[in-house]
Amino acid sequence: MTEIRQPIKRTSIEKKQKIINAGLQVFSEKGYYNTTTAEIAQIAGVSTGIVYNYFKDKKDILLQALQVCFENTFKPILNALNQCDFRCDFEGSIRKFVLICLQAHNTENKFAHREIMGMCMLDQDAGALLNQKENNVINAIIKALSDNGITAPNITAKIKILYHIIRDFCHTAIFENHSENYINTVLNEILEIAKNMFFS
Amino acid sequence: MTEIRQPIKRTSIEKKQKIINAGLQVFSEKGYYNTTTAEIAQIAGVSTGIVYNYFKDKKDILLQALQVCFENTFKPILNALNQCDFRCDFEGSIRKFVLICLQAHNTENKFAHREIMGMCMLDQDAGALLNQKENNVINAIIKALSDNGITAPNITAKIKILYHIIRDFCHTAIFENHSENYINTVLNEILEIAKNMFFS
Amino acid sequence: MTEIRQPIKRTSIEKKQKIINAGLQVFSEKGYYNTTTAEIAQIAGVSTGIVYNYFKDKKDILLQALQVCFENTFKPILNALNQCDFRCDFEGSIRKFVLICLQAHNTENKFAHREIMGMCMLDQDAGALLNQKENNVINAIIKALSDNGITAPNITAKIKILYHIIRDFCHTAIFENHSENYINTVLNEILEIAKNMFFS
Amino acid sequence: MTEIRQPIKRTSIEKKQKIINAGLQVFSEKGYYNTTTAEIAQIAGVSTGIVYNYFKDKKDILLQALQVCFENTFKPILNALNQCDFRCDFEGSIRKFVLICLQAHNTENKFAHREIMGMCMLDQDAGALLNQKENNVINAIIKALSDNGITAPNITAKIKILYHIIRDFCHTAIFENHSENYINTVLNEILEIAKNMFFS
DNA sequence: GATGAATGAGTATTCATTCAT
DNA sequence: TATGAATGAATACTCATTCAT
Repeated sequence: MTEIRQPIKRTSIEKKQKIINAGLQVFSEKGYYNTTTAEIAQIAGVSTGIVYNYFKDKKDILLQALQVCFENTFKPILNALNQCDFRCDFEGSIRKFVLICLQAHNTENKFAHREIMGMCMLDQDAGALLNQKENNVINAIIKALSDNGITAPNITAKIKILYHIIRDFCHTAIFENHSENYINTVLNEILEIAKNMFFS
Repeated sequence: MTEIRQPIKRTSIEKKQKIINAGLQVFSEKGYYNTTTAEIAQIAGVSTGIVYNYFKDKKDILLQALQVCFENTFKPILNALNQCDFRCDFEGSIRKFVLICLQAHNTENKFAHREIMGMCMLDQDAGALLNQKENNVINAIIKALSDNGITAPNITAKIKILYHIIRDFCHTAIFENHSENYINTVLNEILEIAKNMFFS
Repeated sequence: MTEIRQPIKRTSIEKKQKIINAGLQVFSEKGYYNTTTAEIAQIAGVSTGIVYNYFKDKKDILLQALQVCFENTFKPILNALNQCDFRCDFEGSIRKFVLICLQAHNTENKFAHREIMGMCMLDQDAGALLNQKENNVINAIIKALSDNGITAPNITAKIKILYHIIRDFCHTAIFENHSENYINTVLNEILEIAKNMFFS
Repeated sequence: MTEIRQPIKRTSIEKKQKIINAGLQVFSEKGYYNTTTAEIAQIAGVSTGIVYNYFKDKKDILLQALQVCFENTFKPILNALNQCDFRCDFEGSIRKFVLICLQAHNTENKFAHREIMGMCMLDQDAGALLNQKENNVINAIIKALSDNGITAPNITAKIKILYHIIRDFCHTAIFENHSENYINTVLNEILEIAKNMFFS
């Protein structure tokens, strides 16, 4: 019953980081269930034993990898909201925001989306993690609009729908291979929906 | 390497059906990865060996179970499309359609949604199965609208977005617990989007 | 969570027996803690997996092996008590009884005494098993004497002491290497103690 | 392969002592096989590495802990022998001796008897250690009697039997929970045996 | 077709011991 | 001396799949 250590030394922190990265990589390539802890350790360049100094068990690696992964994805999205001037240029701001979302998803290619989303559906803890992050974004969007004086009846419902549309758009754009032309078409449809939500 | 038989005798067909149903049940209760084939056989009331007469391997049970599951979910949805008179009462038809979708998802409670969706993300074959069924529905919607003389630019993009909105609506309504009031609010927002798509 | 089966078919019963015998053998040769389940299976000539059809876990093999072992040791001892005529020839009967105990311990050489006794000290379940068997013998001795009209004050205390003396005698005779001469000397001392207990 | 040091500095000696005490404590609480060296080090308040400066391996801790433990148990017993005047008051002396044995066993509660005895049966080295100490006591008893002019034929055999009786008495008194009344009964039976050995 | 006993490769996790600092 | 992070061999137990009956 070894207790889990929080690494303090620089080298230890790096080691833990390497394990997380290795996890991200292999889980995304082969899937969580097809990956052994020995494999992760090997790719991280550490011994199998040390993994259990920093992680409670295999799933703990997944959760911490997801944490990092979500951080990378959602941070630029949240940042983008602060720089959008929805009041002056609503359509342009939304367009810019969607494109940043798209980019954030593309950057995060280390961990295949399907695997992430799949594990978040299958595993309660992983799902809860994602849920919390998504709620943060939804709330941030509502606040950003409100700060810009933009409002509408049933705004929460509206934003949730909008968020899901954008998320599906990003996932589709990554999963399937679409022409830039088609991507733009979809983007324009989304903008139309957004405009109608607040200015119809 | 026993060859997989297609059962012909009535009792054999029933036996295969029982295995599929047992699979649906246990996968949904405990998840694919936490279920053993022996367990499925036991619940189906057959021997473990016989499973491999009808199914190539464990995943084959999953795929055939998904097949059945999708059949149950999508058939009423496809049927609904034929009975909608989008021309006379567009809004009413969409509303009716969404409600039928909602009902179809609720009926299919045998197999937990999260588990289905999760496996469809993690496993390519399962994913392909779902994709094909969803495309059928999307195409059917387009055709139904077109048969009713309703059209718009970029109709495929529009319908895909609409389909995703409705799907997310159904899943959210099942996963989370919302008041009937809120459900109605969201439903109205969806109808608004749909109307704007074709009549703005 | 496979359930433990009680083998019914002749071949299965033999298989379970072979595993127990293999356990007896290897535990006694190498000790419980230095033995792997794979080793037991190999010596039993079965696969590692089948072990867990018949035994809950590794310790379950030990306990069932001990059960068999105790059966072999204590049955002849209990039988002997029925054939002793303590009334007519007390000394001769006790002598005969002790020699049968000695023989029973020697026969049971399959499972080293030290290992048995050690595990019975370290493990509560194993200890309880031994305790129960030993109490059976102690009670049987008391009954045999009583049936022969032989009694004394504090008979339970007396018999427990006597039993321990005989047990230690058997163990010493097996553990250490003594001359037959010395063995006889000790035996005579024991007889003297026994006689004094009831006829002084 | 660090060489084992004999600590010279006071602090080092104390450190080694702390490890031994920690070993005694945890082995007795959880058993040798359920204890990790890291645990011992932690309880001793030292680093895991330092343990291997003073001890060859885990078993070496056990052996030195046993050494200490036996010292504590047998020293008062050996001392008692010097103060017994078997010549003047044989029965009283024996009684006193047995009571001191009982007390010595009770004092040594740091290290559970079952664990000690079990390990001495399972492990040859531990067993040899115990054996040597017990032989010392047996020889000391013989000498004490002889110094008091008390002798008998086959005295070695007699004393060994007596020693085992007393040992079993002490262990039983600790393992099982008996009334003081019963304890006294057994003690009297033992005294009777002892008297008969030398004065019948 | 049907059974369920048997197989054995596969894996997460532990822990005595070492070693860089 | 002292630390405690790192090592990696070792192992109980599982389970998809096969096969003798």
